[in-house]
Amino acid sequence: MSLRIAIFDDNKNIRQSITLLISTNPDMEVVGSFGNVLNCVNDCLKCEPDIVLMDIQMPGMSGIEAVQLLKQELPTIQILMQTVFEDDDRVFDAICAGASGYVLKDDLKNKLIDAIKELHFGGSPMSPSIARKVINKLQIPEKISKSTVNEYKLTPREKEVLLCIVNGLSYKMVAAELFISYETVRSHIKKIYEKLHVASLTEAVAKAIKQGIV
Amino acid sequence: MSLRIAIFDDNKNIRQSITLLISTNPDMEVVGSFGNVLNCVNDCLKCEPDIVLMDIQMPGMSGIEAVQLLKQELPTIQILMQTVFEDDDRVFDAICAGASGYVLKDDLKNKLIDAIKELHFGGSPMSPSIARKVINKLQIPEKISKSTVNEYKLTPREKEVLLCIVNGLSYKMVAAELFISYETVRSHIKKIYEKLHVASLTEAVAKAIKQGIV
DNA sequence: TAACATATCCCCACTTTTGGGGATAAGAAT
DNA sequence: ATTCTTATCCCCAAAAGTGGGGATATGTTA
Repeated sequence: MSLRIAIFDDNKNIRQSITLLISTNPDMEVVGSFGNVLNCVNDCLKCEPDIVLMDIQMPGMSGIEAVQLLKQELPTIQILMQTVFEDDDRVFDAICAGASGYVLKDDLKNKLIDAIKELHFGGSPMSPSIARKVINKLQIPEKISKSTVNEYKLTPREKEVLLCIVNGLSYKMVAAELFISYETVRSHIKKIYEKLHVASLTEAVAKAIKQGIV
Repeated sequence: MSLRIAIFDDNKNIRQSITLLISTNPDMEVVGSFGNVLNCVNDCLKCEPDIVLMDIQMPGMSGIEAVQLLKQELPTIQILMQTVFEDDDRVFDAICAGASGYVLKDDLKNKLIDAIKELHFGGSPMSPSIARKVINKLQIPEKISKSTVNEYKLTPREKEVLLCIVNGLSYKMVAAELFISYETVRSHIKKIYEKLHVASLTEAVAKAIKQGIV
């Protein structure tokens, strides 16, 4: 059975050349070709593609929004983005929205067929430079959480108490959970407030989660 | 000036064959070759590599921990991981720890030189299947935050109130901030509790942050 | 040994939050 | 025209949290 492919691109010439390119491959067929994404969900419901080629820049609704919609309604569809520039944020947004891979338009002739095959095989084709950007984004939250964890110097017990609080337990419940008295919980909380420079449970919870302390 | 490369791999044969492979390229030179990572930071301080090839599985300390240490002490070093298997979690951990790229040991002969070049050029070489796994990990938090934001159907006003609470304001302060009465704040909070299925400020704050509502 | 950190517990008075009602007005949806 | 949603406000009594004091015991460090 051949791979069913749908194309979304506002440039008719590009759609045609992609269609031509794909038609040279016996294992693939173009089942739809659309110049806008306004009805992308319905379009895909009709032509039932396995893989969607989506231009990142589309008139009306952006390709990124379209990805989000498509993935929501038809989560099994694999989406391959195409773009002219390697634009950090747009690429990242597209991937977050549910795109599985990436090709530059310059490379279409050389890499499109391979990219489609890789996508179908469970991979995510993307240029190394895009991969680096994705990785960079991924590493930011890790850096925050790992570097600041010990800045506050909470003791193990204080972390336990804080974790309980973050999980929604009241002082009483924390006391029961940790087999200590209500007053001991209070003592720990007081220390936590000092160390975190906060003055209420809500602030402590917010800081604990945002800074990755728990 | 040629690229300075250090190798960390517990298998001597592999180190030798990598050295041989690299020596065929005039733009690269192996400046260090080590069978363990116990002194990796000192080793790298001495031989000053631009790029480190690190086996993900090392005796004593794992390659992942080594990556973390190296990146902490020598953040400019680019690290290329090598592994036998495409192990989701380990790969992901290595990348979070600071690795910039990835090659399978099977592919060394074909891809190592290219991978090193790409790494140095600012890219992140990795197989499409690894890229997919990285993307998958990346999409998890996004999916939670983007898909559940509207699930709770908080009104704009309720979101404002919740945001204030998350920022550590008390009911009184929220009232002052939003120019409404204390009782109105309470009404909103009650509604928020219902919609979020929580019963305390701390739970609301935790849920709001974790689910990306604010 | 003395100073320090951790973990445990206690009291009082005060503030804040919570649960349970209820009410009004403006605007959107049926 | 009526229902629904949103946003606003009110009261009371109970529960929970906060601030500012203490105290004791067990270790570790200097």
